Amino acid sequence: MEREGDQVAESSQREPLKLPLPLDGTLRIDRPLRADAARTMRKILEVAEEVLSKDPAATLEKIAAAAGVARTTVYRRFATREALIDAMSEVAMREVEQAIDEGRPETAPPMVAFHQITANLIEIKSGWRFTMNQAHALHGTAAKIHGRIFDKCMRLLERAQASGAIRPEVDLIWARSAYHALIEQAFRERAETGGDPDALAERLIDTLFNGIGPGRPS
Amino acid sequence: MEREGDQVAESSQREPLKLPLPLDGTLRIDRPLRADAARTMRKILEVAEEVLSKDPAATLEKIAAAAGVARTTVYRRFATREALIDAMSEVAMREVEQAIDEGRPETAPPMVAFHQITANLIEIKSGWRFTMNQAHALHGTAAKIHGRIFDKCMRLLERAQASGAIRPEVDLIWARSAYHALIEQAFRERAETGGDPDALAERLIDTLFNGIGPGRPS
DNA sequence: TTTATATGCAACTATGGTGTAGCGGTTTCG
DNA sequence: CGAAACCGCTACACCATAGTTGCATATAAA
Repeated sequence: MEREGDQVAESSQREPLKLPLPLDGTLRIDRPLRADAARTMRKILEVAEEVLSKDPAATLEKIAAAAGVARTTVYRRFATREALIDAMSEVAMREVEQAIDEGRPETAPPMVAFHQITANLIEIKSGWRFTMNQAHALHGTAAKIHGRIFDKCMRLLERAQASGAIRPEVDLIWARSAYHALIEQAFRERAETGGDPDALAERLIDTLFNGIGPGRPS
Repeated sequence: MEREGDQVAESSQREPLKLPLPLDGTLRIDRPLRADAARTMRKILEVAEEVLSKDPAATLEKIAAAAGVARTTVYRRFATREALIDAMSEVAMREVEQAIDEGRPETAPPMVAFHQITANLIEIKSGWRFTMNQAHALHGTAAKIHGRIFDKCMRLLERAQASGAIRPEVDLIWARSAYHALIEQAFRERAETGGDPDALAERLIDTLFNGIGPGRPS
């Protein structure tokens, strides 16, 4: 089993998923995975995020190669391409939700939570770009988590508005969209040029809340 | 030649392209097109933007159907799928450049130009989303126009900063990215829910320049 | 009306990606 | 160590899409 494809760079400090997951889709796990198998499955999911976020139409061949694995091995765990994508989306959504929860959006001061969450989101692997852009096509658990994420985001925005951190007349739906768009952009930038998540988060929050203009007459 | 597929809604008030274009790619135009042929070609390009921005992997069959045209007719004008996409990108870039130029970015007061350009961009058909997202893969003329667009955008931002409309410490590259991300978002919203371009532009500019927060101590 | 150009349609080839199956060697784990 | 699980590899069937060709019909233009 020695093989040395064009693997994607190793990762990751956030230590995301502990397989076996309670994944319910059309996965091919009869019973507990052996250690090496679990490792391989993790790697595939991880790499799929990365590859698909760069090229949403990437073939399984490419994904497998990037994971340093034979194409048929992918099929050994995931019945179809769609099953892989579903599983991957679920993992990505889990990571995003965790990044949000760790920012204590319900209890911490809104702006503190915003900083923390933004930095967390920028830090996690860029994979969720693919998932998020397909938000409309999420199935099963991933869709549910996505719904929760949306709600949590809205509640945080409401808290911020109630505390005066967001002007009363601002449409929170739009605010959320704008936030999402800016995060996306920060991602792209980090993917290309690297950079410190905290610094990027700082700048993003500053832009979103204070704008790039000289300030309004209040 | 009567045919009634699932055409895309008719358009458009901006009256964009006047074929025959000085397109230089691998198009299949020997000599001047007949009136109906030019019409068909316009329609195909127009519809391709729309369809591909929703589904970047859409087949030529889908595009042709949306244009109310047989698949083979597409091949009659464009040698390959790629040739169609290139031509489409070129058209989209032309439209965007025109939308910018009409805002007089070099001469009008910066904020006036910003409003005008933003409204113009939101108003034009949503097709350029596909093209802009593939900016890295632009060939030939489209790439050149894209470069010009980038430059014009940066110059406008510099003028705005020089005039005090943008704080001196703001990184203009980031400002440009943020602007782009917000435009993208405004597009999506308009595509889904409709809405007045001017109002959307107003809100976008307000968010970008003043933020959603209560204002900073200046 | 006449001619050249366009279009729809059907039929075809070629290619590439998806998904399956089995064999032989390798790794985990009891 | 030994059984079971895992993985790489080869070979295959299948299907969707790209791209081509020829012909009959329809339309623009002179």
